[in-house]
Amino acid sequence: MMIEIDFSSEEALYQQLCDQIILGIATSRFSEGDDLPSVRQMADDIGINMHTVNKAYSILRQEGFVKVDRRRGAFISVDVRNKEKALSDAEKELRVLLAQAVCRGLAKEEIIDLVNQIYDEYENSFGDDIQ
Amino acid sequence: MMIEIDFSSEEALYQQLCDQIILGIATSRFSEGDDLPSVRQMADDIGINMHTVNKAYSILRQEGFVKVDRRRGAFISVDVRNKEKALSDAEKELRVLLAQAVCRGLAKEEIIDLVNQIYDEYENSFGDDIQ
DNA sequence: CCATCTGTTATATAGTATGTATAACAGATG
DNA sequence: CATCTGTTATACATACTATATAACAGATGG
Repeated sequence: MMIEIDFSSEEALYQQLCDQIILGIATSRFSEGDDLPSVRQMADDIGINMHTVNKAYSILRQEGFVKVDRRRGAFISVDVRNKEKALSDAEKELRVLLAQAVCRGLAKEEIIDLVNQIYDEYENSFGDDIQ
Repeated sequence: MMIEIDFSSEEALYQQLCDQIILGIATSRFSEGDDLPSVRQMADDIGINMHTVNKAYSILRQEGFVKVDRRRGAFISVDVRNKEKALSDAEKELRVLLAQAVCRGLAKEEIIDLVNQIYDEYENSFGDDIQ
């Protein structure tokens, strides 16, 4: 499964878990339809509490990255509808991120290069299984 | 001063204040050398506690956006050294942001356009007073 | 000299968020 | 019916957030 949790990080455990799974989807370590471990199994695997995993799964379900079937458990199912919200969410986050970048003297080209590099990295592995 | 605080937001007040000031610097509503209101004045202006403002100013000082002179108080002074850290910080944040974008079906061009648009918006007003 | 302004620190308190723990429930499976 | 799912309830400890009152050191201007 290869979920990496940093217990010395200031970021909440459930947030780290959400991010790791989303990163896993983008890089196709998880593919559409893949089952996630049960909340109890995942909790055992990474050494945290079941409820912390449950919170992460609930958020991922709410944000459209997984679905839950009572017989199988949680599985990857990405909701690609509502692109407008996705874009406006991205814009709000980008505004703060880019403001810091501008202030710290990063050139637009440096950011564009970074975006291109990361996006290519993701797109080369992602999306073959999404309709 | 025009600091906009959303009291119904889930984001911490001190974090919103930091973001607003950084956004203000990027858009040149604040310029290099400008005095910020004293912690007590700012607290009164936006209706929050002095310590919450003090925490925001301390973080901004630690992250290299303001300096503090005991006789003047806090003023804008952007530290443009350590670009490597700035770039690696931006990369880490971008990786999560772009992973979400990829999963939600946003094309690379849509993100690139957004970055270009925001960056131009910032650069057109920022930086005339930084060495 | 002194009132007044700066940031800063020390405490205290209330409310919320985070993470853990134990337990139980409903639904599906074999 | 035992066993697996997600889910919910409850309780608890800890940390974070925000507020409040107070005080201190340093600088300023009358």
